[in-house]
Amino acid sequence: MTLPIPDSARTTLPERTYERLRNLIVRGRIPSGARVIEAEVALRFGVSRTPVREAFSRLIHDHYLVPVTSGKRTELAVAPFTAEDVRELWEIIGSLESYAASMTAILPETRRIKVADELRRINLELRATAAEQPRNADKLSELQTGFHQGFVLETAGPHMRSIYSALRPQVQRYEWIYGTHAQADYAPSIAEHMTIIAAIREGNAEGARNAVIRHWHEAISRTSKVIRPAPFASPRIKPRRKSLKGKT
Amino acid sequence: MTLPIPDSARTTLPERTYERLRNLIVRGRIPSGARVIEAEVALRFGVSRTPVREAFSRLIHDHYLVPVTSGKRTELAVAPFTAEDVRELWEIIGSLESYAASMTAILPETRRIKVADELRRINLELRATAAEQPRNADKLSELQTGFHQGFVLETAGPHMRSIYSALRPQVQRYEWIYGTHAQADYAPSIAEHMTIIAAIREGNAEGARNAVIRHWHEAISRTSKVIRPAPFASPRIKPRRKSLKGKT
DNA sequence: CCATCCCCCATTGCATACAATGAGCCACCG
DNA sequence: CGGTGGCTCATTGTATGCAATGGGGGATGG
Repeated sequence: MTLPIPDSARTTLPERTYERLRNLIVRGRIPSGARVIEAEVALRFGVSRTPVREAFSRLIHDHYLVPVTSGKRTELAVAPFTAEDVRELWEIIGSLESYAASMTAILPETRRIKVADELRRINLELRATAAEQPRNADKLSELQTGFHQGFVLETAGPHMRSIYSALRPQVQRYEWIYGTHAQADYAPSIAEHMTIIAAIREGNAEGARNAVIRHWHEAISRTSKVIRPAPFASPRIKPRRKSLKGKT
Repeated sequence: MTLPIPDSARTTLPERTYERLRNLIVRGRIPSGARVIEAEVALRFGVSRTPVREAFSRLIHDHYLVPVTSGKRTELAVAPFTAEDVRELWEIIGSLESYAASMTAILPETRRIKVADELRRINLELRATAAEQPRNADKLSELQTGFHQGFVLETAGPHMRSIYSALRPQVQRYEWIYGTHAQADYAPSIAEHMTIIAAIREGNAEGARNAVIRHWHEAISRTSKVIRPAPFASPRIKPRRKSLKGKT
């Protein structure tokens, strides 16, 4: 059952499976609330259940999947969108990013400028993409992730990297859904980005920290507005027979 | 091969395996640098390789185990102690805890007082335990963890909980090794704890935040001092035949 | 026509089997 | 006596097998 591709990557199969699945979830290809079944994914991805199981375990740990049934057997479903999640995630990522931003702002000037230029480029592309109709939610959420990674990963060590890269796509998932809403407005966010860029360029650590904190606080209210009040409050996940549908 | 204990827990086997292994690592029972082998652990724990493998995957993700061999086969060893790790981990946990402390400090008064009393109790027990000779590194590191969890988990949501509970034992591991050093001094740490307690009791959010940040910054230099300059810099992990030894 | 109960099977949890790989070791050669 | 090549086995990566469980649908009775 191995793919005819002789050596698809240097990364391990569970790792790739995790990322493929996470991508499908983040980009809404497997919708919030959908049940997810080991054997089904294994079949679709052309691997055995073993690596899928390992991927599931990480997805649960990172809160992309949630156990659903009350019984002792744990059925799995894609995590719902909730306003509490937004509040908590945004606060956590705000704490981490504000620290990272202040560290980036005290880098030597040449590097700071380079980072600032790159951030500016991404921010302009974000502005252009936000103006397109119809909106490209995939691209928008990726650019936003790119912007934030742009200054976080700059000074991150291994621990920060792994925490951040588990957390950031979770945020991206909300950004994706935000992008699918007609009333989504990107102007305030883009303006806040510019403040962050300016502080980093000037080497103003305290300013960068505060700009990032403010950005995330503003984002909480913007994002919460587009979360359905009672999100996917199906008291019970229905579909026993169907769940996955999209493509890779 | 299942243990005679009929129903050892409601948690899954991989989960329990993860925690057992993590405990052995945190408490130095499997020493830094030791190789760790699936089949061996499976045998010792009386389970198959499958749950062990899943546990390993999480331990790698959380940086308790590190891949060692350069080849494509990934051999695993217990992560070494390094000064860079201390710096990074302490900064991250400082960011998260300082936020948590400020949240705890704005709880309603009755709850704040309850938390403060509990923290005070733990801190006093810590002082007593630090005075014992010989020092009980297990108990010391557990009390320290208890103190910090005492205010973090008080206001933590699910995301904070899972990040924190993956991170905190990593710190505890360093605290354990700190406790085994003769020159370890707990007085400054205990004093800093008192400052934190006072701020929480008074409902002083900004004070709590700052006290926690200061505490972690002080802790960086204290802890770094007892890390061997070049920790376990064996250029290559030797033992091919032996690795685990301790007991559960 | 609707409620109830029971059986079947979808699905999970864990164990085992099998294939691939590369590290150490030994024999052989210079 | 030291280097080198190949063999072997320890160990990992992936697949498959097997038992347990409990949800849902259909048969049965009201």
